Amino acid sequence: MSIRVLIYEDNVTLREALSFLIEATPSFVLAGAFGDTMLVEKQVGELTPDVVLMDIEMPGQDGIQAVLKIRRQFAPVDVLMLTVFDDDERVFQALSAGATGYLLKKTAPARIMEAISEVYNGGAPMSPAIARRVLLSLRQPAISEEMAQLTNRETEVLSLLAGGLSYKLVAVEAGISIETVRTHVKRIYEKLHVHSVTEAIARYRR
Amino acid sequence: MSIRVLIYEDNVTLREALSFLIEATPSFVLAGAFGDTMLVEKQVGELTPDVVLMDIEMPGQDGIQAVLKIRRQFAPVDVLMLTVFDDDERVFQALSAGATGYLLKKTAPARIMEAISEVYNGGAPMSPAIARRVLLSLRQPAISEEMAQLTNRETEVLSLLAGGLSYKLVAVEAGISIETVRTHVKRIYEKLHVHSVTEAIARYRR
DNA sequence: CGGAACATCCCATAATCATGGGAGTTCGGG
DNA sequence: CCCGAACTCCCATGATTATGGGATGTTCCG
Repeated sequence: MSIRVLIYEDNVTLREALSFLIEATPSFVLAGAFGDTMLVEKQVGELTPDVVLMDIEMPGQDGIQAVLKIRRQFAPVDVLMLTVFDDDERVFQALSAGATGYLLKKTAPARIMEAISEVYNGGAPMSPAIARRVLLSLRQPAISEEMAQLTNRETEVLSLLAGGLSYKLVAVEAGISIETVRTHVKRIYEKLHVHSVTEAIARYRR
Repeated sequence: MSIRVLIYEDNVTLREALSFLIEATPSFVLAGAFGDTMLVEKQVGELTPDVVLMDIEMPGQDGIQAVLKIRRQFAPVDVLMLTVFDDDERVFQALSAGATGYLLKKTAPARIMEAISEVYNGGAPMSPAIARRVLLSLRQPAISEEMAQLTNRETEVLSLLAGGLSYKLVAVEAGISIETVRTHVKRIYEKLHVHSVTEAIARYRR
């Protein structure tokens, strides 16, 4: 079964080159190729691509907005970004928006075709630098100084409060009296230098 | 300048094979090789590796804990995980803990050496499936149905409350009366079906 | 025009939370 | 064995929130 590819690229030369490549490769089918993303929702809906090649830098509405739209309406469709710049802030934004990988435009044609297959088969091609960047954003921030001061029980109480529970429910959940909850909360306030649950939670989540 | 590599791998055969490979490669230096992570902090501190190869499955304390310790104390040291299973939940945990990539044990020796270089040079080698998984976790969750019901003002008020502000301060910040804040909060409660600020915030952050 | 949605403000009562003080238990060092 | 840290429980007073009313003005749209 061949992979249906849809192209968004404003540069005519590149668009035609990519189209030609897709058409020349047996396992691919060109679903379409456009120079802007104005009608992206309609086009994706009608042309039913498996993979969309999307230039990040596009006239008018940019590629990132288009990715958001596609992912909102056609979740199973994968989007592969095309860009001239490596390690660009926009690339990261695109990935956050739901792109499944990205390619530099200078990438060798053979590698581009390979990346399309990779995406279709559940992969996520991207450069080493971007991969590292993505991992960085994944890191669980270390427990802050402030939070480290809290005892186990205090942390548990704060966590339950952050979950939206009232003192009463925290007491039930932790298996202690509501008075004890009060006491823990008092200590938490002292240690974090705050004066309300919401303030304490705001600290906790940071 | 050669790359100092430290190995943690409980399987003796594999450990020795890896050690041999490292020593046989000109651009690498073997800083050490151990069968458990009991003294990982001391060892990393003294042996000053550039890259640590860490088996995920380890006797006693597992590799993920070790990664956390290393990243806490020796941030610049990169950790490359070794595992027999692909697309494992633990791999993902390891990456969250701060690992910089991972390799399957069945990976060809040449590729392992390559990955170490890649890590050292700012990359993050990982399998296509894991890369996809990481991207998934990166996605900004679409605004939920519930939150979409809130008007701009209501959302603003909720956001300020989530920041830890009291009604009084929210009023100041939003430039409205405290009575108006009350009214907005009432509407928010009705729409989200909650009965307290903390509950509303818990919904908001999800 | 006449709702409908949004934003603004006020009031009163009940429920919770904030703060300060007091006190008993357990447990692991010094 | 005593101390401190952590956890537990109780009470009282004042501050803040929760909930249910009612009210005015704007904007947008059929």
